[in-house]
Amino acid sequence: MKSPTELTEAFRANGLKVTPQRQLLFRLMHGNTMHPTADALFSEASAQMPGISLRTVYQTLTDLASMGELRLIDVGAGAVRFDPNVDDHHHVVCQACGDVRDVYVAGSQQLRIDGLDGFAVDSTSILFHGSCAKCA
Amino acid sequence: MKSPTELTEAFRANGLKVTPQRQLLFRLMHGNTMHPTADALFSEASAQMPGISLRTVYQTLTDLASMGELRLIDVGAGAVRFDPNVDDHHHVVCQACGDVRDVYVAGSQQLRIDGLDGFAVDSTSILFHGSCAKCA
DNA sequence: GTGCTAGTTAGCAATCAATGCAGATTAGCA
DNA sequence: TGCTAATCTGCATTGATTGCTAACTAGCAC
Repeated sequence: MKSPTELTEAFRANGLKVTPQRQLLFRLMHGNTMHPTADALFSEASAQMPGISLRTVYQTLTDLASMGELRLIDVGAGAVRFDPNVDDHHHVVCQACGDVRDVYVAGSQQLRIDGLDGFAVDSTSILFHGSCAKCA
Repeated sequence: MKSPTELTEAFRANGLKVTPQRQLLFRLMHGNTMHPTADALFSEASAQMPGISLRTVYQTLTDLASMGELRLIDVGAGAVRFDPNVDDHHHVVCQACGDVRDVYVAGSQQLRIDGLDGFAVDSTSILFHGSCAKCA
């Protein structure tokens, strides 16, 4: 994800306005490696800007995602998580505490897929399940 | 997933009762390659047994899953899907029509994972996104 | 076959994530 | 300084899933 300053430019360039709510969310997401849910981010945002609406959090995250600045990740735990890391990477999830971490995977281009039967593959998501150092 | 007959044995062996509702669901899931949602299965079941409850469908699917007879798959499209194929396999999803197909992947043991940082990996889910032959 | 009892079912309420909607507010340009 | 389209908040709504409970029944004991 771009820096808050660059995002400000990018939003204006797209005809979108840059509000204090959005700026706060830009800051909260920039460099964030926690993979927060919308709700978690709403809590953090509320601490700094009481009265901000959960709706606004969803809206801004959706905007960022459709601009390609965020990736949505679904670890199958109810709520979607947001990842400002848009590099080509994948995730490990701790089955115990739900913690999610970014991992870089080499060799995924060499996977042999059998049974595709006419399917054209655009992208691949790899999710590793396990336990983190704390929960082991 | 075991055959309906074998499941009947297995359920009784676990102290679970074998009801007509469960037998119907055993039959509907056995060999099913559609990856149905609970709701889709409920529709099919209702056609053969009017009055069956969606709650019962969920309950039975959950029981089967916890006995290891079914796998839950989440393609990030709202509802969870159920897969009677419990072999070591993965999935392709058509972004257009939502169709899901089983694929067998060779080479997933050779993936090099960087950034694990103490995480112990138990299992891996690979989801391929693309378009099916019809939607291409 | 008859009864008993633990396990099941149906149906509805409740929860949780996410989106739709509308009136009040405001960023950003002229 | 004003204007207007974009945005915000708050609330209603949707969709998937689970919780709860009274009525029901599979399957064992007799």
